[in-house]
Amino acid sequence: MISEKTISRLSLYHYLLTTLKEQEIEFVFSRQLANMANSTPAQVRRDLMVTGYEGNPKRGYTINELIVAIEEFMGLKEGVDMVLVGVGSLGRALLSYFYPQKPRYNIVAAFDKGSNSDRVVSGCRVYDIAELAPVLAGQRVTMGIVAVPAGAAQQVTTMLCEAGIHGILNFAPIRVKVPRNVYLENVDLAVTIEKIAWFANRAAGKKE
Amino acid sequence: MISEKTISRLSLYHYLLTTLKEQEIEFVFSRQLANMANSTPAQVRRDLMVTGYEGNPKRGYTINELIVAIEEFMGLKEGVDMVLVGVGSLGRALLSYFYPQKPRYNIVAAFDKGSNSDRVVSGCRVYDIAELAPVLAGQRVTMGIVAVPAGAAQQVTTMLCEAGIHGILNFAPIRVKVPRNVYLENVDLAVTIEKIAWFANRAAGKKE
DNA sequence: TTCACGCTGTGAAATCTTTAACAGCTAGGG
DNA sequence: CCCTAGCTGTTAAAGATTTCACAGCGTGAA
Ligand SMILES: NC(=O)c1ccc[n+]([C@@H]2O[C@H](COP(=O)([O-])OP(=O)(O)OC[C@H]3O[C@@H](n4cnc5c(N)ncnc54)[C@H](O)[C@@H]3O)[C@@H](O)[C@H]2O)c1
Ligand SMILES: NC(=O)c1ccc[n+]([C@@H]2O[C@H](COP(=O)([O-])OP(=O)(O)OC[C@H]3O[C@@H](n4cnc5c(N)ncnc54)[C@H](O)[C@@H]3O)[C@@H](O)[C@H]2O)c1
Repeated sequence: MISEKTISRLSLYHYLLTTLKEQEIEFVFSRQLANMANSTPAQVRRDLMVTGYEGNPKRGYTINELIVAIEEFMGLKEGVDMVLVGVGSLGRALLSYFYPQKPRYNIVAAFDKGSNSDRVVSGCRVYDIAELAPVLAGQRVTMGIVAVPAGAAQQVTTMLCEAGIHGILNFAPIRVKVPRNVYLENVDLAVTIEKIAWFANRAAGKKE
Repeated sequence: MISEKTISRLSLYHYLLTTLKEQEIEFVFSRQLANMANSTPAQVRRDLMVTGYEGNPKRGYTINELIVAIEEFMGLKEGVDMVLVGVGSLGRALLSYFYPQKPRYNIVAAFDKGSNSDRVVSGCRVYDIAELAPVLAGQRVTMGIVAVPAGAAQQVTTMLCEAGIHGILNFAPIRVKVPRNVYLENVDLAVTIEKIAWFANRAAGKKE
């Protein structure tokens, strides 16, 4: 079985490899990738095993080939189509982030309610939330981003699931319920901050 | 040893307990907390062990007392003071998120460069990045949020560390280096999205 | 007062993840 | 052509986290 952590790290390696490629570097060793990823060489090699790609003991990994291997393994060739629900301050930041610089990640439609809808924000059409099902019916979108207030999050999540979405990225600070055939990831800023605050207090004790 | 995951979950329980308290509920069982947290009763009980607080076999946990126990354990009583570097679209969303609704989390100062500085955004003064050290010298801030482009992230992270910060929340898509006495957490949206996309494809196969 | 139920706290087992160790290989130098 | 250094792939060990399972307790009912 392949773990969430391995998948996350593969995604990171993929990104790191593309930056190396931009610098016209051809080969890389596991120790170098580990260094860039704040990880260890053994971890990198173990992660890369799942892709089936094999490096060369003398040169390391051929960057071009490894990029392709990771893309094939993770299905990154086609890019990711997404919808966004909630075009408030966070939603707008996300829209401006993805458009137009990140062509691999495509927000194909956004939804809000009332007078916040029926507009175009950062190149993306904003529909009324009531149109979610009809608009999605025409698309082959796998992922939805939830950026509405906590009180509305469960409702829009359920709507997304019923519309055939299979992955949810939830920014609202509650733990929404999804059917078992939907993958859910919460990005909870309050939790993240309290965690950092806790470890920061501890880290402050260590030397250097 | 107490793990990162336990700390994250305690933070979540704390939040969930405050919402129960608002509903004037007095007691809660581990199974109910688990349900709200998308977790298991055994996990909840094990997590709560570290606080030293003990529930009652018949009533469960007394919400008021458990909230206090978690706050004492995690040092949440005083709130968290932070600084933000990078007041672009993400930085502005963060400022509007924390001010004024989240009094526990306080962005005491923000920094940007050139003409983006010397303003007030969402109630927060934005200084020029060059003033980071002098402004921080007067404060007792433990955490810094990095929301600048990837190319500037290492530089501002190093500045924060040298100014005495012990926790970094990095939104830029690179893995910055920090001294060992600084706790680092990366929130990497591209990685998160690719992970969800991968598991969404798999989840789509499962039934129900 | 006693009993039964269903919860908590926790040691032990199971599972998952990382790290260590090393055989085997490959390019380059002699 | 053979040897060496230093890498990779992979198995095994170690370490971390979650789950199981159950003794023990507190309450409400009889
Ligand atoms: N702003 C941030 O930096 C930030 C950071 C972390 C988490 N969050 C979380 O993200 C969510 C959104 O935050 P925000 O700051 O953008 O809030 P916001 O109030 O600026 O925006 C919320 C948007 O959701 C829309 N909305 C409300 N109910 C809806 C519904 N039923 N259907 C469709 N749209 C609906 C509103 O019209 C509004 O445009 C919140 O849950 C917040 O806690 C925000
Ligand atoms: N916008 C989003 O939703 C989003 C989401 C995830 C991650 N990110 C990441 O967060 C970071 C910021 O994103 P953004 O969309 O806000 O970018 P942005 O371009 O809107 O803002 C970046 C800000 O940083 C400032 N800056 C640049 N160099 C600086 C320096 N040396 N010192 C101080 N300030 C400096 C710029 O003046 C600008 O105001 C990026 O790394 C991006 O990849 C953004």
